[in-house]
Amino acid sequence: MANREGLRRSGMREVAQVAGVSVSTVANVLSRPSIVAPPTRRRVEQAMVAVGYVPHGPARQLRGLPSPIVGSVTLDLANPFYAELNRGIEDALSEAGCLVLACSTDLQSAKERQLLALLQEQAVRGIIISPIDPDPTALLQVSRRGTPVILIDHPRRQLDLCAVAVDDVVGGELAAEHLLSLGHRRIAFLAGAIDPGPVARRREGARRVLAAAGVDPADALVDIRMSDHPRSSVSVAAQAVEQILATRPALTAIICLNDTAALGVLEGLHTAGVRVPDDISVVGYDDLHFAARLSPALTTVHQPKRRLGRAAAELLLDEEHPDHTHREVHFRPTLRVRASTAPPPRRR
Amino acid sequence: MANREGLRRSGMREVAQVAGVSVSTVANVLSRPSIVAPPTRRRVEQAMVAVGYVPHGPARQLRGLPSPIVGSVTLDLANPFYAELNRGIEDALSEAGCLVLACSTDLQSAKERQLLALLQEQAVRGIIISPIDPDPTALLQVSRRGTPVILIDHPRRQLDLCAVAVDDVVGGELAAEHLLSLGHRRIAFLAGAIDPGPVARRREGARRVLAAAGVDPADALVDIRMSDHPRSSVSVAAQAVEQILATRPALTAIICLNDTAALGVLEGLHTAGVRVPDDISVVGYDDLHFAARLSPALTTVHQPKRRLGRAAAELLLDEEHPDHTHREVHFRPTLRVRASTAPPPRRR
DNA sequence: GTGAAAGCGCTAACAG
DNA sequence: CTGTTAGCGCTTTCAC
Repeated sequence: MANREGLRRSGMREVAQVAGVSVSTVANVLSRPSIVAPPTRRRVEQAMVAVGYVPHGPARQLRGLPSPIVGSVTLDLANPFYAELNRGIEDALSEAGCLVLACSTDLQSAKERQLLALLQEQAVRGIIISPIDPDPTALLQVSRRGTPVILIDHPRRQLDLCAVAVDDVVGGELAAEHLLSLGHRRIAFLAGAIDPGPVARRREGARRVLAAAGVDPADALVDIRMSDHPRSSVSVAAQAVEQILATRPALTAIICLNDTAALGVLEGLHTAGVRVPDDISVVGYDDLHFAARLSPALTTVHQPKRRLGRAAAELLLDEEHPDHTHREVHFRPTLRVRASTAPPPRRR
Repeated sequence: MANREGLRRSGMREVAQVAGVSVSTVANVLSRPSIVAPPTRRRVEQAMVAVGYVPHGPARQLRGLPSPIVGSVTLDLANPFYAELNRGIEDALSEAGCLVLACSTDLQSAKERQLLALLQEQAVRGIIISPIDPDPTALLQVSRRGTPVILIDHPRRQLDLCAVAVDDVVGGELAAEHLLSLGHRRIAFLAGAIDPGPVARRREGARRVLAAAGVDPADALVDIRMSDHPRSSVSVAAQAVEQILATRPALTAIICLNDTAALGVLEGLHTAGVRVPDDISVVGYDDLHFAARLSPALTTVHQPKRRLGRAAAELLLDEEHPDHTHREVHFRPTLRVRASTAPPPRRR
């Protein structure tokens, strides 16, 4: 009946009292059970369940132990790409008993800064970030102050940070090469109003391929920007299509910034009565689970989303290690050719 | 040049020293700026930026201030339904300066228990959970020990907890009613191997509707279970279809546990050469962004995912309030009739 | 208005 | 093996 557990939290003191030992013995049972005499240990363990003891994480942290919490800062955690990424992070972290604090910036540098500050205050174990702000000084500062930072899909340059990335330039090249080899010479590159690094690099990749093939990119690659309303990017894309069709009738292919946008594009083309791929080819990016099941099945550039997250988390956990050196892990995107791309129509 | 900021973390002590005041004055500047003389305050504020002061959250918590971190425990954070839910939670929390710690249980009660323990240790502000374990005692205990718990899609019964839910029985009814009114009398209910509460309730709803219409559910509603491999539920569903077609040729409609499974079902039917909705009708659940863009566009039951998360977070934040009383917020799912359902074929 | 002091729950020497 | 002690960084009375 000594079981008073259930009402409020009790600490090591109560445990010690019930077990008739000192707090440090309780502490020993927790962190170095082997040095405690088995009978004592048992007594303490019983006392712990009797009072319903739950260790207090923040107090431990105050004593200098690392927090099990890792911050993940992405553009939008509801975006399937980042949801998968976060899952990869979680998978790797959970093996180490760590947890993911998932945050969205909605493409706003201000929010990003705010989140970095908050995470720093929480003294998280580290931060995995897909930055929107091209200026890395804030990140470097966070890192210098003792919170490890892992970059996702951001040029590392000479930065003194770890990074993981899928090569976006290659991704853009793959998409453009494919269309080029099919015979397309008037290609739209559909992006958002705000252009995060990865999208810009894909465009650059596409441009390079065209130039290398002797096609003038300024002429062959038409840049189209959607108004950014992240909540419903697919309907925005559908609208964008109307505009494309109206102003650029000569276009024979569209490269979309991601599969979600491609979804909207397919819909827009469908309602406009334009056939895919017969009249216009469409290429997505990310290879989300639904891409292969659309009709037509979407040709897209695959990214290893979970593995990316996993790699980031592993790098972060490795920062603990005394002889850790910052490094970069690279992945290559791969083209998944499906049914949404074909040679351009004969008559333009 | 006194600016030593950048190397390691510095605390209130350094700030106090640089500003030539005591720690308590620094503390006052932070928590009650008004009682500090303006010149002093300015001096302190300058000192804070000079040393690059970052408050230490855990230490504050130790002094009894609430943590800004809220745990969200779902079946899988990469599942678009839960990703949207988490985003709703994040939206509401961010307005209060709080953050979401997102966790996945993968339908395993053991993981759930483990996560609850971890979150409790972190002394989070509260926990929002979509429980897989039907036994609520662990949750009640967490709550009694001082960590507020908000239930998602879990029967509250007389439990002394807040809850938010979309009425799953109604959802099942809507789906079944729709098919029934189209003339279907042999309907498959496709679920996973593990049957979380929400799915069980949808099946129950479907059953009720059939019974109420004078159709024997034991006969008209065929229960089909997929092997649970959460990572690729869509391909599993595609496989399940083969089996359905082989063993139950008389079926004219399939209700899927969610849209992702429906994706696989559509694919499976397509490869099997079965036309949707001409030969078989398909109904999904959740109304994910891609549902309306499939072909045929998916008839499905819509759930207000973000609002659900928002409501949960708001209830949680309200638990702070001294005169808070536990309550339940309900949402009604709605049927979205699209192109994947039609009357059954004449000849069976 | 400002500072001194106590202590949140825990860990880590160090003594016994 | 076990207990004593001294803080970790911060908030909060309570004197000055």
